[in-house]
Amino acid sequence: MRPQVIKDLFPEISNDDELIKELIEHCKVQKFKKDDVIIDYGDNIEFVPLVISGLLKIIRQGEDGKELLLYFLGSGMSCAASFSCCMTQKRSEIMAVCEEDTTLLSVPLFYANSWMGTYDSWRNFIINIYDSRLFALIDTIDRIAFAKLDEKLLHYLEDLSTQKATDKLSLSHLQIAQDLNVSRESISRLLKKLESQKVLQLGRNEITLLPQ
DNA sequence: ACATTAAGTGATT
DNA sequence: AATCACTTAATGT
Repeated sequence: MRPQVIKDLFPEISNDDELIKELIEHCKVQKFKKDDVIIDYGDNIEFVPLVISGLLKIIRQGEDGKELLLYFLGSGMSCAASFSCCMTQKRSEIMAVCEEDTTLLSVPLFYANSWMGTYDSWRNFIINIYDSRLFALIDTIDRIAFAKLDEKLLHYLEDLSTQKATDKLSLSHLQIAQDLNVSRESISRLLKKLESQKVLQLGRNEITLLPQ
């Protein structure tokens, strides 16, 4: 891992050469494939993942097996929930799944913790991560509580498209339905409607967002 | 060719 | 909007 890669992705700590040296020295680069489960429900977290490239999906799962999308984690981001787990020694309340092939920089719990005291830049970085994730969470709560399904669906697709940086999304209607916690049929019907409105184009396992 | 999975649809609640 | 039942279409083996 080259220092410059870290500097580019995490501007908050880019001036702290000392910290970056430590990051490279003590942290592991890990590569994952699409659909790999990085953190499972109930796991003990022993590292904090910094996303170098790719995309993670953070999901909350209910007892009945239903899942709910909390937010996406793109490159330059990190999972606030994993910090919580580290700090409080609790088991994971969430699940992290690779939405595409993903590279992580894994910060061992010990260092993530002790750097909070030794590096201002690290502490600020963590606080920023918390802030951004909390904001993302409030945003999704708003949508779950107040938005109509068609708005949720559109936002979901647009969000995913921005995060992945493509207009061509490879996913099934079932996937979307599970992320949004609704039935597959309603998604299919809504997508059909959006297609006729020329908002998008449907294919098998593929949705293409059309420029408006 | 057959099985499996994805998607479309109408009816019912 | 959910569930069900069923059809059609695409894909995998």
